[in-house]
Amino acid sequence: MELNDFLPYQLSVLSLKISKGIAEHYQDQFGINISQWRVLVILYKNPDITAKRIAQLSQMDKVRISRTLKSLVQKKYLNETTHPLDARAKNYELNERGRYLMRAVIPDALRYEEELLKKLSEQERADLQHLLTKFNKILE
Amino acid sequence: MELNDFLPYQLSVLSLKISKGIAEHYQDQFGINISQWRVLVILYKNPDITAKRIAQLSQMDKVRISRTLKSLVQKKYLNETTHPLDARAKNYELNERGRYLMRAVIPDALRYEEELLKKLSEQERADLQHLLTKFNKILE
DNA sequence: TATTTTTTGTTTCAAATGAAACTAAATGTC
DNA sequence: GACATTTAGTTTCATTTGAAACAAAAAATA
Repeated sequence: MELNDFLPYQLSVLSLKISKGIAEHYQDQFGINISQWRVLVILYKNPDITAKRIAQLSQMDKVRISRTLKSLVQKKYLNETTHPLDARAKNYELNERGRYLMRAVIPDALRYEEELLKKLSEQERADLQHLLTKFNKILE
Repeated sequence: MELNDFLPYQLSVLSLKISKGIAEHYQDQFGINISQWRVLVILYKNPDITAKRIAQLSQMDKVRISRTLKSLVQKKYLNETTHPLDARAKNYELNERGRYLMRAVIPDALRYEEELLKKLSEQERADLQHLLTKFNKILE
């Protein structure tokens, strides 16, 4: 058995390589880590949502989300308001500073992705998307 | 921008899902974690090698390898001998207990992989392998 | 040969992680 | 309404992680 051929291993190495590249880049350019980046994107698309909803959308651990939100509030990228119908929960949304950050980060992220994808043919890109969708189905 | 469509994100989620499944399984069935499993496979294919060589083959961090080897020696799966030509290094190899473990684990790993792959068509499997190879080339 | 530089591997330390316990509020049940 | 259960989010704690500093040996250079 070759470890190098073992699918889970290959995927792990690939994903780590790509994530590491992004992580360093975002840390350097914008001072945000992967967790913060993920939560920011979700808030960009979903204004005024709770930590619970972010957990559903991101599949991240709730402890991690709690801490990430706290850090983003401290960095003054988010407004935090108590949920009108549930006193346990808080609503979060990007403030002007947060939106400003995202207007800088998103094109950068898309460029990074494009940089990766442009090295694939049209056919390969289609295959990749098909496989990712299929795996998501397979793994529930 | 949809986070869900973002390639690095998709890959990360997929890889974590698959790795988590394996990790739990190996921990339960054999009491070994992912790091230990990777090092064991490498030693299975490459008897009598040093930590440095394992680092090259696995792409894992050297601190992690150092600790993993220590734990595997403690669990009595490996023989550790001082390198004949380099007093800084040690050679590692599976001992009988280690080989016995691997004879149990490897079929199990292959079954897990097969379980995943059999849900793909012949074409999809080929596409997957092609893409993984291609990505490896792209990312050096 | 002596001295500097590089290499191999380990240890230290601080940060990240997540399971489990917890608080507080909402919901369900009687 | 009173009590039990569930839910949202936080804190605690023990573990994992890897960067940086380190020790010891090998290799390079003088």
